Amino acid sequence: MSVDRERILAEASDLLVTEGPHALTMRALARRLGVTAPALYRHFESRERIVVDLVGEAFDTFARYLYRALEGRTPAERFSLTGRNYLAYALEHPRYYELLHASHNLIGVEQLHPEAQQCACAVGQFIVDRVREAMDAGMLKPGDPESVARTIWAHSHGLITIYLRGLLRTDEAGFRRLFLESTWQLMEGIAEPAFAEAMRAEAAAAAADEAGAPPDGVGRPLPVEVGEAPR
Amino acid sequence: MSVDRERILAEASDLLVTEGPHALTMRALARRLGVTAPALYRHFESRERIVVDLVGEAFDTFARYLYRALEGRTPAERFSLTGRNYLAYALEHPRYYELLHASHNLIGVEQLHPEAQQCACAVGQFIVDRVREAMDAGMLKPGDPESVARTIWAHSHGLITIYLRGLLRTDEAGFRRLFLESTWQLMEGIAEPAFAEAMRAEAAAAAADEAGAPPDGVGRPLPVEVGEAPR
DNA sequence: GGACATGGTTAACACCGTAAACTGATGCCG
DNA sequence: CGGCATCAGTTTACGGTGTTAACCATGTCC
Repeated sequence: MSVDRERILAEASDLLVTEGPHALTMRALARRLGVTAPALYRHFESRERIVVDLVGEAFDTFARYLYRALEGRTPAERFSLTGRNYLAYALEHPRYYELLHASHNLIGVEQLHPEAQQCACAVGQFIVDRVREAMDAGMLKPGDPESVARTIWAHSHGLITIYLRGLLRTDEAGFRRLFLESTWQLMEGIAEPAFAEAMRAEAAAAAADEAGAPPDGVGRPLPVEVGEAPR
Repeated sequence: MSVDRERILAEASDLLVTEGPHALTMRALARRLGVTAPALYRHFESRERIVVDLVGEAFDTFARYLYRALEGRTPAERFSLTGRNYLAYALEHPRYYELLHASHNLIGVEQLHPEAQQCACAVGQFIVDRVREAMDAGMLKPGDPESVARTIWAHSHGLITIYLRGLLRTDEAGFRRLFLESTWQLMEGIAEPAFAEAMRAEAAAAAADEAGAPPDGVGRPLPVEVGEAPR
């Protein structure tokens, strides 16, 4: 019954998701592992370090969600899948999504940790790449890919955080519709008219058979790889 | 040297802004007031209550920022001022802006407090009203005002939080430019072409004389009305 | 066998929010 | 005026937090 980093992180992850951030205390964590609190300091220098590593895992999973978009065969498909998978991650792992963006508040740390910051940059780069690709394919209006990617990212992120804060009085299904609708409004401005029209149709179709099978290519939920995942 | 609610909130506000949320402890707060911690419970039932009231003040100031937009003489002006003042608040009171959206994390409370939630709704309604007005004036494309307002709100909010997290490698001046540019991209989709063109010109002008006087009508920074403000 | 690293223990420190009991002043009422 | 409640502060204390120090058992290598 060794208590390695892996198992600690797994239990911490579970604690975080099931009981919330404030329940993630060293003593509670140790109790779950059948050990006393100071033992944890053999594996992690501090509680903050645990949270930071958790954030790292959350970012990795996030990245895996996005990377699945590369299974799309056309730039348009990959672009669209990126958006879908972004939303999928946020809705399937809301606590982690919040953790990604609130970590410094939760820990009392001023800045996002450098490695998390770097990971965020990688995610940002991925979106930029999909935007550039879509521009080159004539699907988005020409422009600065970084700037357009930022706009898209900000819009999606903003909408999601507002929803997760409970400020949108709607359930998840309603939010998915709303998200699509809002994204379409944005696309109207940055996409070429032909594609914007296609998106509008797609959105309408999705709204129609919302109770049907999930849109293909989105894939099944991925677990947060932190111990209890396939070993 | 009475220690009324007003003074407590004022000192708590200062502590929050200067030292960060984690520094806002009952003992530290009491020390600043030349008093011991339990004395604070004569005026506030709990620390959480203090934070909630602080959030309330932050929301009030936020609302005052937005309401200044009503000084605009045309719907277009009021619409534009709303966006500017939103940004002004976020940049002049970043800690409060974060507090507005992170309060439940900071306190370990699951949901935003009802009154704060209601205040958030009022702010939302204000934006919806400006959007409706702009639509009626033929400045925005016709559509559902609530939906369009949400899109605008999400975009602004997302961009700002990303910036405040330090994920955009730029300073404040750079961010202001970037914010305008991004907003313009969004407007391209939801505004009527004539107005989008006007905004583009405005953005270009603003970028040109960025070191000049602030655009008229935005007004001077407002203090957070919490004690040290004019009594 | 002895040195040494490893991973756990217990005890303790300083801090946290908060409750209970007590103290001193202040004002009101018979 | 005496008595008494009320208010605003105190001291003390409890159970919680992250973290450290000192100690102890185990296994591994020279």
